[in-house]
Amino acid sequence: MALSGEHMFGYRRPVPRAPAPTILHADLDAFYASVEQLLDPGLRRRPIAVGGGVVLAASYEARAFGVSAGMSGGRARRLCPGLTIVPGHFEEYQRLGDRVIDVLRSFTPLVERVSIDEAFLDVAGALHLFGSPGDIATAVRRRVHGEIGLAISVGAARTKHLAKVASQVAKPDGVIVVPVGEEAAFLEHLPVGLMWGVGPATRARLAGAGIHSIGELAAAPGPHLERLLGRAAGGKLAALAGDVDPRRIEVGGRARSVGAQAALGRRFPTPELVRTTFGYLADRVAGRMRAAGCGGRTVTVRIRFADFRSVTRSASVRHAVSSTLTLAEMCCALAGGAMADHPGDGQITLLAVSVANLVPDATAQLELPLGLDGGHRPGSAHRSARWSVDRSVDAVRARFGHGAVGYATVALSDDGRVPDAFRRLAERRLPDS
DNA sequence: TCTGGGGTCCTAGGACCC
DNA sequence: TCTGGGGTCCTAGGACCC
Repeated sequence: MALSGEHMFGYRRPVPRAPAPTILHADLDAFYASVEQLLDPGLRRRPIAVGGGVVLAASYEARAFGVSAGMSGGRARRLCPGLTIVPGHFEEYQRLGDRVIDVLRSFTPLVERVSIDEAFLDVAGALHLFGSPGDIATAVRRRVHGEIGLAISVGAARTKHLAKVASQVAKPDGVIVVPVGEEAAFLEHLPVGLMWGVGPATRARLAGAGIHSIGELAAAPGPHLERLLGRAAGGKLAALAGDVDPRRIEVGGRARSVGAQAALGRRFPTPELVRTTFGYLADRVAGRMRAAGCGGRTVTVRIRFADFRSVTRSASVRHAVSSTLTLAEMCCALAGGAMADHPGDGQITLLAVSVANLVPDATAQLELPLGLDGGHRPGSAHRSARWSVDRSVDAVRARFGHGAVGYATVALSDDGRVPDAFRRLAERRLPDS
């Protein structure tokens, strides 16, 4: 190791480094649609959507017609008669998204992946190698474009929140650096909806108070804001304004809950429908937990009714659950109670289950039975029978693929359903055991 | 024109404990 | 008997994110 003069004198001179906007937010543009245009040159510069019954993503050309994610395919076609709808190459999205993240990691190990197509980076330690944050942002964009063929927008600022706002403003295919000290000027005339955490409901509330821009929001008195946005709002504003952001880059984050849901169209919740649907959902969720060697202590079901209201019911148990059958039974019991509390026209449109309080523990597979139905507690023979069934199913799947065995999904209408590959894209990694 | 799927976090009230 | 405060966990709902 070479000794510098500083080390020889036994102290390290403090480095008076000016604060730099070293947090980057990199966000691929119209990711799914761009991948399709990359794979099939015939789709380039044309309005396309990925999906089927429902639009999962739209190219910028399609967005110009008002097509957006979440919209039904029929409506999208009416808005944009020339629209091409493609089913989607979900495995390619995962593969290309991973390659982009690899490019980011070549600049710094401090990469926090937020989703399939976006990530935060802290490049404070990379400046001496690659230049200024702006240089790095530009290099990222050039490499992702050159090596993978996708457009990516990058924002650089002093905090995660502000970097994210910057990348959104930079879209499509751009870069924005917000110099330290110029945060307020950058934000002043931007709409409040660009703030992280300000969605339709909050935006409407703020508009009612005459607040439309972030500048107007910043100028509003604190107590007034707290009434409008809740107590957490102050911290958000401070982070946005470029003050110290408590949220650091988190590498390798793990999910705190696991869930699955199924849209049903409008259906009457017959015991058969409820049982088969929760069988399918519990199978997905419990299978993921067992694969990760964890279980969960809190089970929540959600039911959405035809009028779009929804109710949730949850229950916590002492011993974590990871058996498909046990989870399915809990779901049915909770859902039964929820529906009894909510008489309406009776039709439902969605069932969902989520498991939280995850316990990374292989013995979670030996969870105790629940007894939601009044203390019925089968003995250990039942328990081990369930464990054996799960083990067998997991083993068959490991050898022959997920579709080889398991719950039929006949209850779910085929046309509205999205492919399992799409579901997998959105899944966060569970805690390792 | 009613809307796919997987997540996170906040709030508020209540139970319970010390 | 009534008074007080703090902490933790649970539940339900809501808003928001990609």
